[in-house]
Amino acid sequence: MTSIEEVARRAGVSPATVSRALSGRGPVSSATRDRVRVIARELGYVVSSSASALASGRMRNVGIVLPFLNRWFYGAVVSGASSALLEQGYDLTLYNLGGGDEERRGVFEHFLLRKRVDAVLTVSLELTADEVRRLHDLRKPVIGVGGPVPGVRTLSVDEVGLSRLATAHLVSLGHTRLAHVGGGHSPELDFHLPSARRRGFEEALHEVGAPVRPEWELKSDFTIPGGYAAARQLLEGADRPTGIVAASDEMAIGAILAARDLGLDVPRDVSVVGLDDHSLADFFGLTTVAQYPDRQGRMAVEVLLREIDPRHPVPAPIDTALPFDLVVRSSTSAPRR
Amino acid sequence: MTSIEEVARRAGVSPATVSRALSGRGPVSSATRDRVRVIARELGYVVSSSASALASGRMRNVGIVLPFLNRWFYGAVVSGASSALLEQGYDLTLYNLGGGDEERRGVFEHFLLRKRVDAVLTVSLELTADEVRRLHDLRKPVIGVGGPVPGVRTLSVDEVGLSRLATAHLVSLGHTRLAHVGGGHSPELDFHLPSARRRGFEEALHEVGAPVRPEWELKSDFTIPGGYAAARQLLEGADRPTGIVAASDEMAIGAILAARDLGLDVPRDVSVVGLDDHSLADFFGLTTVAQYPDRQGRMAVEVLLREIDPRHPVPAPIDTALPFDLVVRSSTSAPRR
DNA sequence: ATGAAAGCGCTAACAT
DNA sequence: ATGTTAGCGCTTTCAT
Repeated sequence: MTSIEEVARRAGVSPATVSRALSGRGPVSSATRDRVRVIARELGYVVSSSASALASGRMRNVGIVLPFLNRWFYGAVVSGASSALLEQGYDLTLYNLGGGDEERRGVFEHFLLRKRVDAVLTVSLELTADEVRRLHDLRKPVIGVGGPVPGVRTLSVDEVGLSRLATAHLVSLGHTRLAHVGGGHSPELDFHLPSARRRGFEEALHEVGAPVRPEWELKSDFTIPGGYAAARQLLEGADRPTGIVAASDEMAIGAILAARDLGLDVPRDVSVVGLDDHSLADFFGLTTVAQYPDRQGRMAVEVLLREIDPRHPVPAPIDTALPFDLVVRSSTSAPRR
Repeated sequence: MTSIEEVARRAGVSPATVSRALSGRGPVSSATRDRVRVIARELGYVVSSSASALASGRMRNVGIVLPFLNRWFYGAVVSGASSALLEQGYDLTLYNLGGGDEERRGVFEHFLLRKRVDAVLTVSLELTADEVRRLHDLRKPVIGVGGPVPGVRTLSVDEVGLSRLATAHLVSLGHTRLAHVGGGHSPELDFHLPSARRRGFEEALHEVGAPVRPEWELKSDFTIPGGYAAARQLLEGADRPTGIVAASDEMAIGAILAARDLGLDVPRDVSVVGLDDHSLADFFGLTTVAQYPDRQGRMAVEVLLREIDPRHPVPAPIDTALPFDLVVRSSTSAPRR
C-alpha cells in the first residue's frame, strides 16, 4: 500500500501538500495539484480511510437504518441513496434491523456510536423515544425517509394527499361504493403511514358526500397475499364495492388476483387502484399513484451531505413537497351501472 | 465522546489494559476486566472505529458488492449476511453497482481500496478479469455467493442439480413434453447460472430419453413479466408442452399467470415448476426447489470472519454442497392424458 | 503556496 | 497481569 509519504517524495513536495492537493482542502497551486494527482494515480495511491478519518473527524460514510430489505420500497430508497453516495465518494453502511430485538438494540447502542458514520438516514422506521435520543446524541445529521418520525426531520410525501388522489380518481369516474385495504399496526414499521393513507381515502369520500362504510375498511399487511385475502373478503358477497383503494401496490395486485379468482372482471366489475408504482404495477395494468422512492433516497442523501459539508452541490429545495403522480392504467374505469 | 483514557483513569488502570479488557485480546485478570467493562458501560464508552482500525489494521467491516438490490435473491443474501455480521459486531458496507459503469469502476478502483473493509463478499456478479485482479490485490479474503466467479472462491449451490431436481419432479409425474424458460445473458449478472440451469433441465430429460425441443427452450430475464411473455408464447398453440420448468420463481409465477390468461388450468393443463422458493411461491401454490439465500449470505460471512480472525465460531463446513429441497405445492401434477 | 510538527485515539511490542 | 512506549497514516494548525 503506497502511503502519502511515497507520493510526496515522488512529487517533490511535503505530505501536507499532497493531502491538500488530493482532498481539495487548503490552497495548492494548480501546477502542483495536477502533478500530485498524476503521480498519485500512477502509484495507485488511495487514502487510508481510517487514518484520514482519525485525523479529520470525517468518515465519508453514511449509515442507513431500515426495518427490512425485502420490500420494493426499501430497496428502491437504498438504491437511490447508494447511487448518490457513490457519486460523492461516500460509503454506505447498512443497518438492517430485521434480525430481531437483540440486533436492533445493538445497532443503536453500539454500532452507530463507533464514529463510523457522518450522518444517518432512517427509512420508514418507527423509532422509540430512546432510539431517537440516541440518534441525536450522535450530534450528527439525521434524516428520515418515509413516514414522519417524531423528533427526526423527515423527507416524506404527503401520504394523505397521495391516498386522496388515488381515491378521488375513482370518485371522478363515478364510484361511490369504495372500499379501502390498508395497513395495520406493525411494531417495526412506521404506523403513521397506514392511518394517513386511510385518512386520505376517507377525506376523498367525505368531500363528495360518499359513505365510508367501516366494514369496508380492512387492515392488511402491505403484501400481495394480504391484499388478496382482504379483497376476497370484500368481494365475496353480493353487496360489494365497485372499487378498491389499496394502500400499496402489492396489496392492490393481491386484490386484482382475488377478483380474477372470484370470476370478476377488473375493471368492469371492480376497479382497483394502488399506491407506489411498484415495478410490477405496469405488468398488472394497475392504476396507481407513483411516488419515487429512489429519488427520495437520493434527495435525503443530498440534504445530509450538504449538512456535513456545505461545499456539496446544492440539492433540490427540501421544503418543497415530494412529488407524486397519478398513473392511470387499465385497472380502473367507471363502475358498471 | 469519552475516550479510552477516561475509562482507564476511572478504573485505575492504563489505557492498554482497558483496550485488552474490552477487546478480549491479551491477558487481563477477570476482576479488572469486569470492572473496566462496567465502567465503560456506565460512561457509554464505545471505541472509535477509525482509531482502532488505524492502530490494529482491523476495520470490523465487510464490503458486499452486488449488481442490484431489487430482486428477492439479493435482498435475502444481504439480510442473512447483515444479520450474521451484526451478531459478530461487524459493520456492512454496501456497494450497489446498479448505477452504471462510472459507479462500478469507482467501486473497484477507489472504494474498495480505502482500507475500509476486512473482507469482500460478492453476490451473483460477473466480474471482469481486471476486477478480479483488483479484488485479489486487496489481499483480503474474498468470497462469492451465487454463481462461480472465475478466480474467486464461491459458495454456491449445484445449479445443475437444482434444475435437474425440478425437472425430474415433472418427469416423475409422467411429463415428457417439457419446456424451459431460462435466463439470457445479462452483462452484469453471472452468466453461468442461466446456462447451468438450462443444462440441468436438459440432463434430466436426457436421462429418461425424453426429447429436448429447441423451440421449447426460451430465454427470458428472471422477472414475472418476462416469464409471462415466454409462457404465452409456449402455450398459445395447440402443440404445447404439458409442463414448464422456469429458471426462477418469478418467471414461474409469470408462467402461471399466462396460463390462466389463456384459460388453461394449472396444473391440469400445464404444470409449472420454479426455482428459488421466493416469498411469493407459497401464495401462488408454486412447486419449486428451495435454496436458502439468507443462509448462503450468513454462511459466506462466517467463512470470511473465520479467515479474518480464527477465533471466530466455527461455521458449518463449507465444502459441503449447499442444500436445496424440492417443495411440492399445487402447480404440478401428472399430465392430463 | 508550501513545509514542519503536533496530534487524532487507539493497539501492540516490549518491559516489568 | 499490567504499564510504558512507540507508532498506525493521515490532517491541520502554525510558520515561513
